[in-house]
Amino acid sequence: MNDMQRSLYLPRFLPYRLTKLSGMISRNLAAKYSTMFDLTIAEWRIVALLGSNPGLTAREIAPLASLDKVSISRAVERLVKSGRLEKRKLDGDRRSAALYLTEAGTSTLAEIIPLAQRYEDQLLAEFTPEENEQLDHFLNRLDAMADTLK
Amino acid sequence: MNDMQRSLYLPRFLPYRLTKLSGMISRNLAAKYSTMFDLTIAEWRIVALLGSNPGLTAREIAPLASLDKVSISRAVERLVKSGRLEKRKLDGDRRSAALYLTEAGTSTLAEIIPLAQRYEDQLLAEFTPEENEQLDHFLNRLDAMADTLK
DNA sequence: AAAAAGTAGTTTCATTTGAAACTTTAATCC
DNA sequence: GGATTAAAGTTTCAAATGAAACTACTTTTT
Repeated sequence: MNDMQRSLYLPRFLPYRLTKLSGMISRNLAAKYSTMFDLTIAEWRIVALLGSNPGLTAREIAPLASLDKVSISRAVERLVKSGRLEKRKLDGDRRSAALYLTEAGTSTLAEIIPLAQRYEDQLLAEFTPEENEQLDHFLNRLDAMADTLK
Repeated sequence: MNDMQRSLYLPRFLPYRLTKLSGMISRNLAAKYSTMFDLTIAEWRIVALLGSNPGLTAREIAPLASLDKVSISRAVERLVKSGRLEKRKLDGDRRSAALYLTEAGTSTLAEIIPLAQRYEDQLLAEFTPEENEQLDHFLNRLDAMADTLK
């Protein structure tokens, strides 16, 4: 007889678990970034990226930060207003601007990195180096697979 | 000399990776549920829960589905309107209602479960049973740790 | 047993989000 | 080289979200 599955146990359903986990983590971090630095997650990602890749344009940031261009436009606007980012229109293409952290932006980043790092370390505190590597590997594979599945 | 970290590599930052991964997966599933059944993720979760736990109230659903009461209220309203859910006010407490799938709701669930299961199977297609178990274990630990961290 | 405090679920309202339209500039076509 | 198509970012608008206020009830207190 055909053993059709008649129910699905939500707490073990991978998409649910991942959404719940990433939601908890994001809320934690968003609260930290917001209260301590008045930064959104999108802004934090952009600042982090520009820290190691100064001069990126909005278009280049999009895939690296997994943000759409509307979010980037708004985050950049806020970062410029708060004095942490500078737009330089010297790309050879006057539609886009190269983005750079200001002094203030650089110092914000320098303050956040240890906090972000510490949070990640706490999450992984009970993982051995081997487990950590295993997790890393699993996430890469899931990412690639999710990317494949339409 | 104090070796402060001056940059953070976003693609390897666990919170970013989890958000990205769960975002991809949720968008995939949301698109499926929405086009095939006109269901949101919240509605799907509620239907899935009621499939195995008929008679839950909104309050009881909240922690099980990781949904807030506003989302539940709205999802339940839509599910009742679409004829998939029934509210029975016989709790002894006239503020709350026990929720039950209708015939239509049950049959929707029966249609979705194989799709959801198949999607999960595809995500994990290249994981051996041992790896699958390892992943499961990792997610549980991360979940517990994230719960701990404020 | 009336008043006060608490709970379940809904509604309101202000904010966030993202798709689509738009503006400006650049590249390609004839 | 003028016309067409495309690209980078911005703005607009409508829908999704969620905190706070609200309604209807229930429990606790005195």
